[in-house]
Amino acid sequence: MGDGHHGNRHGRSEAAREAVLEAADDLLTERGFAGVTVEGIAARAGVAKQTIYRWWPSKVDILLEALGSDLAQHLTPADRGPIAEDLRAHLRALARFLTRSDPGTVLRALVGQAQHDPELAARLRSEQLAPQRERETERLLRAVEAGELPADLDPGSAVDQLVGPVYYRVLVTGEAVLPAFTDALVDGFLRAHGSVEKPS
Amino acid sequence: MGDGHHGNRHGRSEAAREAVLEAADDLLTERGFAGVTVEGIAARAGVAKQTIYRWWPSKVDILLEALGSDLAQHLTPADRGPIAEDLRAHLRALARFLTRSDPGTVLRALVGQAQHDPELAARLRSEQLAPQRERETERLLRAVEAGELPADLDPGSAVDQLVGPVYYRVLVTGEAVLPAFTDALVDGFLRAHGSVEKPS
Amino acid sequence: MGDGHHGNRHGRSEAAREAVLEAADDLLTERGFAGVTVEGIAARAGVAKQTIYRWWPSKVDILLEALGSDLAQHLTPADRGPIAEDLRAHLRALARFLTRSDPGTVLRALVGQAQHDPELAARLRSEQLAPQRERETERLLRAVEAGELPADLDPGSAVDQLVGPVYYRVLVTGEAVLPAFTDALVDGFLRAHGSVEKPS
Amino acid sequence: MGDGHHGNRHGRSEAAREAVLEAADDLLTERGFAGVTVEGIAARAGVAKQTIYRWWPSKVDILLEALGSDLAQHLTPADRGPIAEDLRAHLRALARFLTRSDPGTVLRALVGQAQHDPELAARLRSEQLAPQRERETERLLRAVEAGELPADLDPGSAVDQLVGPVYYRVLVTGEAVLPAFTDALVDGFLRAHGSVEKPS
DNA sequence: AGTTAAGCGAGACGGTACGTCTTGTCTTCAC
DNA sequence: GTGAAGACAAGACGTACCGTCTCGCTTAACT
Repeated sequence: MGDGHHGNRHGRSEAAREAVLEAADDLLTERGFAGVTVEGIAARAGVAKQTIYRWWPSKVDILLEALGSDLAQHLTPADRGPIAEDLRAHLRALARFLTRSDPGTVLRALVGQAQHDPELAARLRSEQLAPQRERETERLLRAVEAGELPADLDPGSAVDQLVGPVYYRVLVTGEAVLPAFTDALVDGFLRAHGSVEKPS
Repeated sequence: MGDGHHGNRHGRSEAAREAVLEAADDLLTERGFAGVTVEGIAARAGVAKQTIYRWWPSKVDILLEALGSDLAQHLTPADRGPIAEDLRAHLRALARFLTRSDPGTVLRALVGQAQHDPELAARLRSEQLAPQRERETERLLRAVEAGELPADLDPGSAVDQLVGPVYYRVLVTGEAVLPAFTDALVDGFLRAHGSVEKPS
Repeated sequence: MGDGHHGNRHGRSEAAREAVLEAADDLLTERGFAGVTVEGIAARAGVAKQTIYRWWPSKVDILLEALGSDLAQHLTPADRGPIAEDLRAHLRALARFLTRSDPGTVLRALVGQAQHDPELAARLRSEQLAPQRERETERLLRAVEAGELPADLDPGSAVDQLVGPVYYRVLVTGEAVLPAFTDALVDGFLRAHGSVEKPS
Repeated sequence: MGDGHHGNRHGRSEAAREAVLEAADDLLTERGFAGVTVEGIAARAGVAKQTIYRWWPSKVDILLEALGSDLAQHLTPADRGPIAEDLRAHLRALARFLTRSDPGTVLRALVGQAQHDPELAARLRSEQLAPQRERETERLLRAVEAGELPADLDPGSAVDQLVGPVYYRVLVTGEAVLPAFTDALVDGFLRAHGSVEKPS
């Protein structure tokens, strides 16, 4: 905070808000989810606990807000070339995002916590995962319109077949998700759905 | 406990062990992961906290032990008919296990917690998930031997393509996992790998 | 607590402080020293354990504070008549205080615990016993000034000779301390120091 | 224990008994009363807890037994010279015993604990303090018979007047108990009771 | 000589209290 | 009227001892 004001009648402090979000993010990457406590965030952000409780119902809401629009920024599928290439690029980006980026760490932690917390699960899905899924089905629908994929394709199932194995490896098996793996996923998907494109 | 002994040279009390595992399981399904406390387990199991700490390093270890061999019991893929039918049955069983069974609830909670706890992740994978994966790759390899699947199949990737979307729906999107979905997964998989069997 | 505030910038809650002291006192008289536990005090006072640990290093500090100024209130020697009468009254009051009053019970418990705890012993002496001794020597010095006692009297030893046997009976032998006994103590003391007053 | 037997039908092991008493004594002098735990005694004595509980109801019983006949050995008043000299020697010995000897430490701890434990108080008095008092009154009675003290002397009160101030200093004020103090006690006592001996 | 039974070391057991930690609420004061 | 400070009630944490118990070994006394 530093030179920031200490309370005023202008409404909430943007400086405090950002300090909290950053502190939460830092604590998560440095000490893991258990190290993210409201007390710790307040201390690191130089903010009173009450300020946190005033604006966020719980610490997961802070992380949700910290996640922000990172998914849209990092994971909007390209629409630049043939569907095969765009999908390969998207799955590679997804794998990289989930395993190596800071917001990916936040997302993994939230998905993990969502297994214990149905309310968080609902918010996470409606605010972050559903829009992301929308971006992905949209790209597939455009490929259908372009005649690259069959007209009777179920885009929901299709997305699951593509991203599901990536999430599975990240969340469950912990195995590395290499380009060879994601590329093979795309190839298998296209082969199964009789793509006119030849897989590499 | 009742007639059970209260400590002796034989080592640990089997009655206490079972009471703890059952109490942990009950608390998880009744109150969720946050409701599983060592204090609560001890109280419900009629066991001293020290007895719990003597044998389990943490509460997740209790859940891990409570999971026991449930995966092997519920999720060993059948080898009774053509690979298509066995896979369809297996994915249906997996979906049912994850979404509706008590041990499935435990597994989901542990996978969730594993996102915050690398040590638990490692144990969960080596003790439960790797053997399960082994059972699944084995079934695929037998299909390869039987000529039902191509000889150059990568069984690891194949398993990911099959079960990955199921876990994804359960853990991430929360969408229902109906037989139609899992059957379609199997069909797509077989189509992609040029199975000689005709999908239904 | 009831309508009391729950923490604020003024510092500690006076209501909590008093509830703790009273609970400790009650527990001591009802269940004895072993029945005085931080847990029990907290429960009875309707106070969080942390609040107790914030302000008192240990349970004996609570009792020490509960003792407060009871000694000064109950055991300040009168200066109303001849030294013989004042001393007789004082020793009778001391015996009554030690054996039959609530703060006397607290003092006995603390003196007992002080045998196991040098730090408590030091605090008990400096905060309670030394001032009490001061009050007693002062009365003797006034008697010296009044010519009732010899000028070369060692007031420290004199106090020990008077109150020592009373404490001894209370703490060690457990024998009753009747007025006849304390009166005889005063008589012996005055006779030994050649008082001009005639003992009764 | 070493070469000691491990149970037989001769009855209890003397080696175990002595090891327990010594361990208790050591722990008391080394770590204070709070450091005397049944667990700790068992560990240091190389003895099973059950062996302790078989023979002693509680840890204070161990200390009581450890005290043994130390009082009789150290604190039997001499009967060698004039009462004045014997009393002076006795009070000096008492002061030394209480403040500087190991059994004195045990006695102080027990008297302290007796303030919290009426049952211990009763046993301590009947087994140790009453006999000791008996030894002291006896010496006074012999002085009465020898004409050194008046025939109407109340020996109980007299003992209290002599030893009370010593215990008081040791247990309550913690002040040093020097020979000058105890000698003055004897002198005052003899002067008050019209001794034919001239005080020094 | 084999059996019996008591005392033993060992240590797990159900408990209680410890002192610490974090949560989410509340109150006050500075700005 | 926000925000920093921080006390509060609540309650779980993991530890230390308590006193009880069961066990298998050792050993003398009694078949």
